[in-house]
Amino acid sequence: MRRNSEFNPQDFLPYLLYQAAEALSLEFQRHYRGQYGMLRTEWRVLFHLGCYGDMTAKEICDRARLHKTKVSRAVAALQTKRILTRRELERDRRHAILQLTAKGQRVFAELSGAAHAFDSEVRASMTPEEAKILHRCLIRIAGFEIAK
Amino acid sequence: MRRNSEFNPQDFLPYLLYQAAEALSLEFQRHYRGQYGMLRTEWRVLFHLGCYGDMTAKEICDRARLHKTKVSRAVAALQTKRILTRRELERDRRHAILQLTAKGQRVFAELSGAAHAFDSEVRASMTPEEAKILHRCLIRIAGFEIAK
DNA sequence: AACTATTGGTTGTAAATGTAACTAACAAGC
DNA sequence: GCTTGTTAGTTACATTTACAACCAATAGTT
Repeated sequence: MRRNSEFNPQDFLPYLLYQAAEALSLEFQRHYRGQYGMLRTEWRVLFHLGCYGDMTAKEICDRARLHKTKVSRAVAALQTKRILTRRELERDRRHAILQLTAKGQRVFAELSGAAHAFDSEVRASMTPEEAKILHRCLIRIAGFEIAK
Repeated sequence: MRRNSEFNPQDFLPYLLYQAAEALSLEFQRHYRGQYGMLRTEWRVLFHLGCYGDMTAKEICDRARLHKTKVSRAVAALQTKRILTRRELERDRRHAILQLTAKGQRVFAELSGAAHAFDSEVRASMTPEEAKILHRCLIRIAGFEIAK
């Protein structure tokens, strides 16, 4: 069979996006995985709690676009790591507010610092104009424009 | 704990990229998953064989940046689906050239058409200038510039 | 109050993935 | 020829994820 030269995987946006996302994720991973033995989902939960403040698991699901089972297990793991605690609400005992412990806050400070540095480094490979357009396009593709 | 307002998950490139990639992947999935019961890795292998022509599993690993075990399993699955066949080389029996069957070529034609349409649709949400810059940035982030 | 529906969250199980160990074929040095 | 090394690919097993079923608490209806 011969090559179909008109179409290139690198021109297919889902594929290209995946490769780019994968490259960055793999690189940043070492910060939370290497240093703290955390999984990506755990880092995300920590990230959201740190950025937005205390909230319930449901809110994390919605904001981070994670399935509730993933969040449930990540929260359990972070709990045993003493990174967060859960406080049940009196008025509705189905909910529990998740909050970072002092340790959790330290870890978040550390990791969000690393994230910031990492982000700057990636952005350094493009002009401010490019960075702005890239951001705009990704926000649109991710479907974030309405939410935020 | 209070909100750390200086840093937003949506401004963290690995996260934003992941969400954008996920959004597109999930949407395009229905074409290969719904229609042909294929997994993403299988679609990728088919995609590469269709675009670049017959090659060995090793070449697919390198081009598609997939681990050899993933490719091995995808090839086995595509074989039982009668989408490709393997032809062992006389001169080195470790290698086997993978080639699409007639059915495989039909499926590829169908899916690459859908991919093309999908891609155009996504690009329609941006100006040609934006699309060009997005593409350039992603290629750079994915580390493709040297390879290609 | 009793009956159903909905919501927040957990648990069980199958499917998929990652990693390491393994096999088979070839290559190189002696 | 025999050992050692390398390469292509598979298999086995542990970890992670996806999906469905489940449970407990609340809300809504009668």
